Amino acid sequence: MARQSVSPQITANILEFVKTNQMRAGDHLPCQMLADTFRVSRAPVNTALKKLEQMGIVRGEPNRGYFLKVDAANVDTAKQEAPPQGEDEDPLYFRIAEDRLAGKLQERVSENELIRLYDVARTRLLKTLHRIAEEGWVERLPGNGWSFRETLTSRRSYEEGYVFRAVIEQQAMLLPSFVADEAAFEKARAVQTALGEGGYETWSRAEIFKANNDFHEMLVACSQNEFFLDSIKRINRLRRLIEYRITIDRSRLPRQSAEHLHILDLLEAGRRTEAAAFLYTHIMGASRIKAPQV
Amino acid sequence: MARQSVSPQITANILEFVKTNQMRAGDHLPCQMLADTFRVSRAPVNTALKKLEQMGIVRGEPNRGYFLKVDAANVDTAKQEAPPQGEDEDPLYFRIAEDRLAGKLQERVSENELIRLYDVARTRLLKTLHRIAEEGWVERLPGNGWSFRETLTSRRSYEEGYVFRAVIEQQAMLLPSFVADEAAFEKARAVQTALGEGGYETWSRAEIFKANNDFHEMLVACSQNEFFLDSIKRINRLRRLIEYRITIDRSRLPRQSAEHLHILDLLEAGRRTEAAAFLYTHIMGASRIKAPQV
DNA sequence: AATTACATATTGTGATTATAAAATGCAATC
DNA sequence: GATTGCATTTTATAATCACAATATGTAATT
Repeated sequence: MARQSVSPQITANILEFVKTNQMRAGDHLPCQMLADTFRVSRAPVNTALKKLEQMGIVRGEPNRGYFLKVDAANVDTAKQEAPPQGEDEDPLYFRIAEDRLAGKLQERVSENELIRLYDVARTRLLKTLHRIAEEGWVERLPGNGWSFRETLTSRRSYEEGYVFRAVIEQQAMLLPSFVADEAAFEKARAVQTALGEGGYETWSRAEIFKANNDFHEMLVACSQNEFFLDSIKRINRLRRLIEYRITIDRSRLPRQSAEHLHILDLLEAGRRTEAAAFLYTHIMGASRIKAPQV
Repeated sequence: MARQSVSPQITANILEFVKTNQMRAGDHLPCQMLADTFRVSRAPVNTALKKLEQMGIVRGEPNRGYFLKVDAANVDTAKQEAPPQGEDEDPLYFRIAEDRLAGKLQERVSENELIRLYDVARTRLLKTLHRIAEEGWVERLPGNGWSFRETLTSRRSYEEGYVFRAVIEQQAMLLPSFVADEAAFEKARAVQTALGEGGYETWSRAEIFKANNDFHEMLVACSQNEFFLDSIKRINRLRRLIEYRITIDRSRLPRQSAEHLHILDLLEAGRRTEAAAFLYTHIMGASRIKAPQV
């Protein structure tokens, strides 16, 4: 009966924000600034901050707002006080994904069927279905019902995806409009170094996946062409679905992050063509290694 | 109060189907076949056929079904009996597009606002908004409301689109998986020849636009990679919005179709690399000519 | 054997209402 | 002058229901 709230999402956003900005204990968290950052009003931000106060991560002072209670670096452990928050936002999305990949959902399904199966309101179901449609693995039929596409679930489609990424990312780097973003490079360097120097053993699967995606999307963003960036973001959202089901071969990660750092080296040395060629090989290499496990 | 029906859409589909298959007077139109083609049940197909019977395009015989009454080539004139059918399917979509491009809609809008403005049911509004979201020029905000993006409406974004198309189409043609589809080439040849030999003066703007898009999408389809094809289809859907507002320079069309035919020539002669290079120039050339008019 | 015609079952839309969530204006506080 | 705290307005979701559109099973026809 209650409307789904965005504030849990905002809570997670704040934690991520605090971490990526490496904030320290005592730092102020202005409400309006957070609201603008996450494109919502102050209301849900306040709800989120109250929750974080209960979690012991921030401290609220009357008429002065909220302040960080611990350094961003230590937030991770503090977060574990609220464990069932789990991996992700929309449980329905993952239930549908699971059931589809497990073959429990036929290719064609009707909305009423899904409403009965998952016992959710139609509005919620449609919201999730539309999200999935935007990701491209389901589509509304002209009459009644929806139809799942085999995107990324078939071995062939999976490999096509790698070819697409390799081509797009390489070409993005070769565009005349490509400009290296020094600040972003610096951050990426820090993340990839941390990953290569031990993070590959301790980070969660989601964190590893995110670090990898962030790196590649950062590179494409340098092309200054939103169509290239959008297409990479779209396929990455899709990839998440499949990659989550694959057991990570963590022993491969140090090499991966080393290659990422190598790309940055080449770019900073002005050897863009080489960097682009190496990037292509880097992506296609990952395809060859992972594909058999699908 | 009445639910929106797909049968008008099916009516148009049948007309298009009959034309592209160059059917002749007296040919049978099996109901189930049409239903499968358009991915609906027999019910809306029957509704559409009844409408076409009233329009005098098909003839129904008891227990035998429906038969074409005129050759496909002459259908166009017959169709004019039902004139207000107009250009397109979803009026709401075009009203929103118009108002947005005319600056009548702010960047951020709420659903209720739009419901009041256009006086439609929420369900219908959301359907259209989600369609637009899939095309990429609006997105749902985390809290309330929707936000328009400047995709393709800004001059810069418009040019980025051309770069994206040129790169994707060229690279698609260079993929190892690329296989020329002889049958499709033949059809494309017929269309482009007709366009170049006079069609450029008489065809409607929508027909010209469709012929052009079909050609390029056909080429990308030969790459056998659905990600390349999807990304081109997506950007083309977007392009339609803008190109409709530009006055076509019909004098340029003969050259355009000549270039299309040249690409087919090169491919059939096995000179793929040349064809890909020419394709790239072909697309970027169109950008240079059209862009100033935006 | 394929196709139609018709009867029946199922689906999704539009309309309405109650309510939780989000947006916003403004005085109080730092 | 920026930010908070709170009161008020506005928004979107969930839950229902009636009904037209769509889907489908089956006997009749070719």
